[in-house]
Amino acid sequence: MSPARNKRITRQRQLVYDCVIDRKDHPSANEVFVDLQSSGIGLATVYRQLSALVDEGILKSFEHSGQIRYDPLVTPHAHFVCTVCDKIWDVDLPENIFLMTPNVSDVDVDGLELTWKGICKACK
Amino acid sequence: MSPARNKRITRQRQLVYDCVIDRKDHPSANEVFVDLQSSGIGLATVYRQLSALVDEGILKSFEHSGQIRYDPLVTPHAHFVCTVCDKIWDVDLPENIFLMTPNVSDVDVDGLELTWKGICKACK
DNA sequence: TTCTTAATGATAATGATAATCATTATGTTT
DNA sequence: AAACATAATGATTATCATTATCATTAAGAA
Repeated sequence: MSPARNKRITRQRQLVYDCVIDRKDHPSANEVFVDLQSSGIGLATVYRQLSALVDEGILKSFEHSGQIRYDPLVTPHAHFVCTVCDKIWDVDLPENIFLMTPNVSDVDVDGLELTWKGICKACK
Repeated sequence: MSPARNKRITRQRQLVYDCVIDRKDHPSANEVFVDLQSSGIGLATVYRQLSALVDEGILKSFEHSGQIRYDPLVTPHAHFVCTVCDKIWDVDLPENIFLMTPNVSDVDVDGLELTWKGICKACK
């Protein structure tokens, strides 16, 4: 939560951070904004703080259904998304997946994104 | 390439399909549109045909850098994206990855999306 | 050749995100 | 505690990708 040097801890930064932490469902910027309506925070500030928090490595982000979603879990993990209700779960990465480097010659691999798709318990 | 029943094979459908096949770089709708400028095709038609081809299982699509990219390779595979030049390569899925189902209880898994991130040969 | 209607192209509408800019407020320095 | 420098805010506009609308065109069947 503490920002980079020459950055300030504002009420809004705290609100945005707390909101993403409290929800466990990978909210979009607009969902955070709606949650914080009563605080009077501006939409632009929500967008700015979310991308600042990602730049600082405090949150992670990924694209889903045409929008950026924010994830407080920054350690390596995968996701499961239900193709019916569009909900997202955090799941473990397969054992030893980092040993299975892709077959492209002479590249430096420094991360991966893995998303399982299917139908969740509630939807079937 | 043959469309569903009650659908027609148009010149534009053929142009869009051929363009994605000929390019090997997972083009966006706008990149296809630019390629086909001289044919006089409309941007809306490019979007329509691309999503129709995906619906029919003739192309696959995925999101990258805020846009949808189209892939003529419909068999299961992964991608490697260079975080510097943003180019995308098709790569094999890790051996036996389909046996490594995610730890979510009572779900039906029917697909996955795996993207390796890193720096390509040319960029380093 | 005619006819039905799916597909097209031009354009407007939408939705997510980024940029602008005058104003506010944080953290530091007196 | 008052003053200061400037980072952050909020309102708004702009941008970009995509979708919707609708009059016109053209496949493919009759």
